[in-house]
Amino acid sequence: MLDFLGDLKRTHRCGDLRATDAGKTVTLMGWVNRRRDLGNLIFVDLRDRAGITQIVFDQESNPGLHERASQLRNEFVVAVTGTVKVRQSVNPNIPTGEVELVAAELSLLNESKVPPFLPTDDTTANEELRLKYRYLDLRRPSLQFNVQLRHRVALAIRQYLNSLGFYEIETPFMTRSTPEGARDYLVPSRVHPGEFYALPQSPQIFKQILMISGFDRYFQVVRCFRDEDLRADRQPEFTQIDLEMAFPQEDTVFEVVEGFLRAAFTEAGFEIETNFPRMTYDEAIRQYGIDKPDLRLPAMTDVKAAFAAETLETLAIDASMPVVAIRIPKVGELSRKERDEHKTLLSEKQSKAIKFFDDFKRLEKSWPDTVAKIRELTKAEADDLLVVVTAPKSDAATDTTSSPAAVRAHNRRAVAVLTHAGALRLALAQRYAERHKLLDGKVFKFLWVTDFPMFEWDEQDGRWNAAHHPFTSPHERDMEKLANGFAEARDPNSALGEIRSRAYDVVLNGTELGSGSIRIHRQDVQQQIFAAIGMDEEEQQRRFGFFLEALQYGTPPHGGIALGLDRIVMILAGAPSLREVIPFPKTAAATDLMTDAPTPVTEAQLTELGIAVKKHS
RNA sequence: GGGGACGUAGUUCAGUUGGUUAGAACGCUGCCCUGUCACGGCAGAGGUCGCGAGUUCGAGUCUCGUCGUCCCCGCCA
Repeated sequence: MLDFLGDLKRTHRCGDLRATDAGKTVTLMGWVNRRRDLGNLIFVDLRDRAGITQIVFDQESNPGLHERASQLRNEFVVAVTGTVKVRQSVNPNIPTGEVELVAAELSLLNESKVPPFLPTDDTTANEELRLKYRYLDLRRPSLQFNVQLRHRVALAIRQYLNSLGFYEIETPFMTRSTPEGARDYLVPSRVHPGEFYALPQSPQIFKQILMISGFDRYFQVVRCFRDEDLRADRQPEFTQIDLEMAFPQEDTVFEVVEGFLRAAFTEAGFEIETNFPRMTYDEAIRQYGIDKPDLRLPAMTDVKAAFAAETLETLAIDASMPVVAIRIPKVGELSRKERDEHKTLLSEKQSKAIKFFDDFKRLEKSWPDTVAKIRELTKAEADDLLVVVTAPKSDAATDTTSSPAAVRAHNRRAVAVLTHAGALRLALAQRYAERHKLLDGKVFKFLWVTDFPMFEWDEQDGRWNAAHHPFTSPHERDMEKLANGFAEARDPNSALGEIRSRAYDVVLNGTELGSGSIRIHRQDVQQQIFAAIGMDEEEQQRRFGFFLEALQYGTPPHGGIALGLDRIVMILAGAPSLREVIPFPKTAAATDLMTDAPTPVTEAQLTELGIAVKKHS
């Protein structure tokens, strides 16, 4: 029989009581975490979000109560009133371990079916089951902690931004589709059959319009939606800390972001140094072969100087391409088999484009001077793994004319060698992580990557695309390269590829936390950018006419950034997947195993929306 | 869109070259137990081997298809 709550009130939470509370009469409410029935003595661990307190029921002192306690099972909800007592045997594993509650009254507020798994952190239940019974999974202390941490981090960021004069302003979820990059989630309109709203991939245009509207400093903790395939660190809906400011320099944005990141990390108990190092995109590619370098690992080293010309020739290395050394510390001796497996770390495309040398003992026999020089340049210790990455000599490579197009094609190949080397560097670092231990522990290496390319060549569509987004301001010094924009929109060797933008990423340990830019505030520049990505006047007006018009009414220079809150919390919590920091996440197939969304809808709903569904054959 | 791993009791897993009655641990139920804290002891219940075809005298095991979960590539301005 269940009891009513009546006017019973909770006086403490299950994590509150200490030895100093001994003698008090208290009432706790929570879930039965575990019951240990010793016969005439029953212990119940009562759990709520704050912790666990041991309750004792003694047959001798209260037979009726003891009888009721023997009916308790896992996850039953109870209220217990009793006296706090210092325990005779302390449990050092829990904060309340010095005391227990000697029960005087017990109310059974609700029963529970036998749960499919117990909500403890050592549960072995697989994720599919945990997602189906998400409400049980969320009772686990680690998820309770992650959700709480997320709250605290978001609050710290809000407080920090508020203190700098930022307003939190909401923007619409049902907005206009501006397909560019990711696919939109669409919402059909009943009032306008056949027309659709789109859920925002980010509030980009609205936040720029808020700057035009004179709000000066805006932020929002906001949900964004992208209909793309998922990964462990990618969900279809995710939360950004989105901000925008009027009249900023890059420095102004960096200062704000570093400030709130410090506030967020402090909230999670980590002190971080601000004034993050900065690096241009070109430097990042040259030294790390990637636009989001993991600074916990050594950079790559240019070791071309270590090779005599005839050595490059003998080894069939393309001397016009980069020759870089990857150093992975403390790997020690490797067997032939282990070295052979390094090849499998590369994709087919990568294997074709590069040639690498990882057997230094063998190299040393034939070219001792070269190897000595490489060791010197890379400052390698004896037990460090060194891998030299080069481009193989090919017929195409020897044919170098000096036309701008040929130079650009050559440069693109050189960048490819560096990025493949960068990928190999990360794969090797992962593989030997247990030996060098550089990826362990709570080490936070932040940096800003700046001066990204304005455009990148889209192989698939055969045209230039905005690398960040088309509202990013190019560098003033590169403006003239935009002159022939529209004419060159489909030329991979156009000067468009050389234009650098005022875009920046904040990177932590090889993960992109956020991305932003100083925006275009002039209508004429905005139109040039649209043209360069192949949009003619008509298309510009059709898709962005409202925005091009807004830009003409006194738009201040402005810029901002958006950071992934989920990823930040994931890192702070040390979680392996975003699903551990999002209360109700979706599966890799973008379904919700608890509600079973998405589902078909009724014919009536579809009819009202003017939608006919095509069945897949 | 492509590749890989997995799917057996409520849960996590084992299950030999295809062969009689599919096992273990935890959980669950009952009994015993006054200082446990992963309590302990004894007994017991519990199975559409994801689903569907096929091969075979015989399929948890082999083949094909399908569904689901996870990871990766493509994709994610």
